[in-house]
Amino acid sequence: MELIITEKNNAARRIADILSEGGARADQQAGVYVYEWGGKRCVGLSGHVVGVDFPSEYEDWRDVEPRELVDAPIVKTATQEDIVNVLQRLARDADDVVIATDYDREGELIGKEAYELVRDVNEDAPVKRVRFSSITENEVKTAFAEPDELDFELAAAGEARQIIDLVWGAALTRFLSLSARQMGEDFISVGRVQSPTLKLIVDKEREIEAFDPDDYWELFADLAKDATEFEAQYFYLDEDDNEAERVWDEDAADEAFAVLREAAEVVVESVRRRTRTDDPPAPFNTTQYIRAASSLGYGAGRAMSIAEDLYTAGYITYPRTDNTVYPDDLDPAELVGEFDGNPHFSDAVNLLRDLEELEPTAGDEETTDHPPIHPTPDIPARGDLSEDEWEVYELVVRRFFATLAEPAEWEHLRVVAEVAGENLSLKANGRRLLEEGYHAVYPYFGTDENYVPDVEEGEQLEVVDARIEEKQTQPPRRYGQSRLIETMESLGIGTKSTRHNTIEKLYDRGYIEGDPPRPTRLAMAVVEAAEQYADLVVSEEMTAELEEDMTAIVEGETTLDEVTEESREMLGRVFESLGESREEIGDHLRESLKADKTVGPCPECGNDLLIRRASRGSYFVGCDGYPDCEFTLPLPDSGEPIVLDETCEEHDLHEVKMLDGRSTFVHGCPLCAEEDAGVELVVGACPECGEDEGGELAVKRLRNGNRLVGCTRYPDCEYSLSFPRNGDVEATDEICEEHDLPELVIRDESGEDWEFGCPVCNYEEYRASRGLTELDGIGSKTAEKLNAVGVEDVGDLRDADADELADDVDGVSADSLRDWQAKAD
DNA sequence: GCAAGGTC
Repeated sequence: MELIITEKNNAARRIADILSEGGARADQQAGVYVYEWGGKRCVGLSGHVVGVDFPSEYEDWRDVEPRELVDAPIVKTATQEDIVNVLQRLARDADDVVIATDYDREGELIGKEAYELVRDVNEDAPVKRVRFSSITENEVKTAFAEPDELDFELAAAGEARQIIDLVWGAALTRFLSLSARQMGEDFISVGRVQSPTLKLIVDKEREIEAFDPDDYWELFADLAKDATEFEAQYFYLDEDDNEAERVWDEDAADEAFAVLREAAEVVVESVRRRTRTDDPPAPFNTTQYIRAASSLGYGAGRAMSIAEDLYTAGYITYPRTDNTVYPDDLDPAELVGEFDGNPHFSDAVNLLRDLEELEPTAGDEETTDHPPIHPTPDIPARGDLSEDEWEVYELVVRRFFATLAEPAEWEHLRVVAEVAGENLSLKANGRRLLEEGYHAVYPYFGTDENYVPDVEEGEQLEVVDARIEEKQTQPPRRYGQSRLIETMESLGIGTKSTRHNTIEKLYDRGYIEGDPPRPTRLAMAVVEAAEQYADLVVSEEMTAELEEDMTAIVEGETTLDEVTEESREMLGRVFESLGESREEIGDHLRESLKADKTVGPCPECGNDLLIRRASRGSYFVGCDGYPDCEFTLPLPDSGEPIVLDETCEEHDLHEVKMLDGRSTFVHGCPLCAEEDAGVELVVGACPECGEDEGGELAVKRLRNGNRLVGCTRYPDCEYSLSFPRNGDVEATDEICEEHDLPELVIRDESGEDWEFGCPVCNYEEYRASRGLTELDGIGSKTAEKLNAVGVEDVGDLRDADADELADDVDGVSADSLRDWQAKAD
């Protein structure tokens, strides 16, 4: 029995199909597909099925000094146990084994991992390696006809990367997290790829912060030939004889404008016509695909997830590839022919069919991993895909068509004119599309024309209008996600499969916010700490040096052990300098974490107002002086708040923005938002200040759309109750005896009435009925124990005697019960 | 609770 091992199930199925001429039978073992035919079995892994880690005695962050990780042993453990088990069961019966993982470095390592799992249970069976760049009949059959050997050096290079990434990443991550006492889900991470990526963003922010704008002026004129007008711009030659449009001196600008405004006519000095060829784009690799999808409005993660779905459904080729050159096996004419008669692409197919030959473009990057992304002959119907999927599918199809289409041709027309007798020149640049070329099948690039009429040298043109515009130089632009991914690729950091995940990781860690991403104070502090003590880990040099070492391993010039040992020594030296500064680094990180959450001074007590998280997951603004100061302000129910740089002049508080996907909006100064509340209905006297100050209780609509019942004397009186967001409110004649307030009715959109009752009673009932697990600090296990002794909701907990209850419930102290009771109040 | 790299 021969066992064939591939990197993923999809590849296993297709290879089995090719080698068996369609005769393979699929069978599932423990959820793992195995394909079997004529004495052969084929199984797909799921990428790496084993991973490197530290032995379990290094697990506890508090027990182990981070520097101990530098020289800690490394173990390999199964991360996909089902697959490992099935693989080893099959390997026992195998007479020979063929490794058919992807044709790149990581594929070689995955292949070697499979080899070791096989050897654990079968010492004798010969193990071969086959390599192919695309799963086509021709390539696969050729590869299997002449199998090769595993490249252990290449796999060792990959292992060196794994070990160095783990040791540096884990040791430094633990060090920073412990120094700032940020444990649990809020740990502070660093790594060879994420940290240089973060530094790109931080460096750009530093440039923006340091940017000092300059004023300049630009002059424009509308010129007319006969009845047609076009715009021309003033220019001059600077001291280096370069053409310049920006005038940096106001007097000089005014002087030029005075001349231009008085001029009735200009004389054409020169006319230059040029045609320019606009070549069709190269085939899609992952990065260029992400870039194109981003111009359609898809973020990098979303673009990859859609591509993954289209790939899994069989409509496009593998979406993770570096390659921009189609393989020889691809017959473009045949693939175009598959789209013949398809109503969505008939324009493009007809156009391509008229060409004499279909010679595809090729990009600079030619690799062995996978073909560039292109459609397969399996074409979906419009109804098979969602809106988004279809938009992306069409992009991939049209990109494929574009790589086969003709170049476009533009005519550029440049006209220079002068004001007679004055040293003042104007220029106009026109462009006109002569040949549409590939744009006809690929409408994603702009083809805007700029019309400038035919004029001749010496011709006089009327000056219809003259304008001067005052402008300022702009700070550099932030990286958008796709430009960040392109930059990472050009610096060699991350891989085609991971770059978009790395960006998501930076969001998850609280390092960046918004789109385009902006760094938080925490991110600034992490990068600063790393720059000072572990410069290598925030530099793209770490990857560059690692790549050199890996190449040396492949060439046999050095070994895995030498490379990892040297790297450990280097990290050891980093820890020597870190040791003394632990407190200082921790303080700086903690200050920055707090700065990210600080809204401004509390109007009650002057302490900082902070963004805080309520026990139910929503956010609010609360005072750092709590519990001495209980001042709070509400925030909208949904989304993640971020503190903006802009402050409110009246209250000196930062504005807050709520990030909630497409419904992201600026909430503004939280105190203004509260004061701007519109009164929908006055209910009665405020229970808190009504008697003394005459405050009234009202249903108020806040600027963020939420509603509450609060005192009209706010902010002098802060009495407030939560209230449903939707529905018209009316007061009834029924009066609550306890609170002397009318019972309310809420009418929702469907016209249904909801007898809400007295707002105070309703709120108290609601508070009491909340589940125990909704209180911060009560887990489901503890809640179960409390339920068992009759404490079922927050109200029960509030009314209980903490000491008695502590005696009744195992493992819960009276102190923590009192904490929870305070929260319940 | 750690990295980066596969894959889903």
